[in-house]
Amino acid sequence: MKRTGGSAKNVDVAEPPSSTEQRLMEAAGALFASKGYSAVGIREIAREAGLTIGSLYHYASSKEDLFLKLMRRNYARVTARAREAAATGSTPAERLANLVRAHVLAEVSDSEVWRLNRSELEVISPEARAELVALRDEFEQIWRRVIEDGVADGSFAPEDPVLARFSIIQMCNGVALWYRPDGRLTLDEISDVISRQALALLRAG
Amino acid sequence: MKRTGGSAKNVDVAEPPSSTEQRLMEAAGALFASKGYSAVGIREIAREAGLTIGSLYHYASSKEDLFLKLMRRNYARVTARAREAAATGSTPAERLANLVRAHVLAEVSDSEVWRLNRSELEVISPEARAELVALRDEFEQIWRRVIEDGVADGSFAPEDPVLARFSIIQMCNGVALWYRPDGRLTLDEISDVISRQALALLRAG
DNA sequence: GTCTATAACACGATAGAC
DNA sequence: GTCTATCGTGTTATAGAC
Repeated sequence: MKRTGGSAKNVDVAEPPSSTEQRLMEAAGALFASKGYSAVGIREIAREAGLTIGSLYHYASSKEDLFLKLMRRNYARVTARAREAAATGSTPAERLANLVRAHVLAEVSDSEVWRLNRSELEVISPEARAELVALRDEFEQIWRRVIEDGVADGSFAPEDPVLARFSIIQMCNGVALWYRPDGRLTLDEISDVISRQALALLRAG
Repeated sequence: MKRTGGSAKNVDVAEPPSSTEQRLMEAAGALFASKGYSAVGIREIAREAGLTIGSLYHYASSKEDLFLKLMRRNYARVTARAREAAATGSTPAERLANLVRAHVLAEVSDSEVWRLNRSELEVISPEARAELVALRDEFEQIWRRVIEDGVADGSFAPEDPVLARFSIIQMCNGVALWYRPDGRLTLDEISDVISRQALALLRAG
C-alpha cells in the first residue's frame, strides 16, 4: 500500500519483490529469531538491510515498533494459513492433520513468531505485549475449535482438551528448534509424523 | 568445594542455606529466565542479589561465566532427577511416565534451563554453547534409552522414536510457558495428564 | 527517503581502597 | 569479601542537511 512511486512509468513489474521495507522486515525477522529481541541492535538490523539507522527510523518509530510491525505481519500470515488449513478436510481428524502440517511448514519460514514468544514478551511494553498475546490467542482459537468439533463428534477423546491443544502446538513449535534442511527427514515427512503424533494424543491422551 | 573458610570457628551451622553465592545464583536465574540473557544487565542482577557490581565479579569472572555457572548447576539438578526417575519403575511405560512427571515438576523450579535454550545459545561464546549443548544431549540420552527399551520389548511403537522423543520433551517444556500456581489444574494433575499424552504418542504416533 | 552527526544514557568490566 | 569510582564502548533515539 501507499507506494506513491514518484516516477512516471507504471510498468507491469507488479510491485518490486524486495522493497526497502520488505528488506528491513526480513533482516529484522532473521536477526530477532536467531538472537532474540534484546540481543539485536538497530545498527545491526540497519546494516543487514542495507540502510543507516536514520533511514530505519523512517519505517518504524522505535525498535519496539519495528518488532511489533514484524510480528503483526507474521501473525497475519500464520493465522491465515491456519484458518485455511482448518477449513480443509471433511472430518475433524483431517482438519487437524492439515492444521499441524501447515503449522510445521509455517514454522520454518515464519519461525520468528514462535521463537519470540517467551522471554521477549517480558521485555517489551505492556501494550505491545497485550497485542501480541491477543494475536496468539486468536491463532490458538482455530485449534480449539477443531479439537472441540472432534470431541463433539466422538473422533477425539482427549483427557483434557486444553492441555492437548497446548501440547500439540508446542510439539509443532519445537520443530523449528532442531530442523535443518539437510537433516534425516524432509519437512514434509516431519510434518506428517507430527500430525499423526497429534492425532494419537487426541485419541487417547 | 574450595571453601577455605579463613575464620577459625568451624561451627556446625552446616553451610548457611542462603549464602551470598546462593542468593546471586537465584537472582540471576530468576532474571535470566524471565527476560532472557541479553536483556538482563549485571547491575540488575547485583541489585537483586543485594550486592554491588564489584562484589558480583568476585563470584564470576564475566556475565557469561555467571550464566554458565548457573546453567551447570541447574542442568546437574534436572539431569539427576531425570536419571532417578528413569530408574524407577519396572516397565518402560512406568519409567517414561516417571520421567515425564519429574521433568514437568522440575520445569517450574528450574525453568531457566529450558527457557534459555533457544536464542540465548546464539549469543554466548562457541565454547560455552558447546558445553551447554553437551549437557542438554546428556539429558536427552536418558529419554532416548527409556524409549529404546520400550521399543525393544514391544510396549512402544512410535513411528519415529527420535521425533517422538523431541515432541515429548517439547511438550513437557511447554508447561513452563503457561503454568500458573493459581491455575485450573495443580502441577501434579498437569504432569499426570502430560505423562499419559506421552504414552499415547509412543504407542501410536 | 536517505544520509551524517550526535545527544543521553546503559553496558560489561576493572582498579584499588578497606 | 565488599565497596566506590571509573574507563571505554555500545545502546536507542533525534536533529537536520540533502
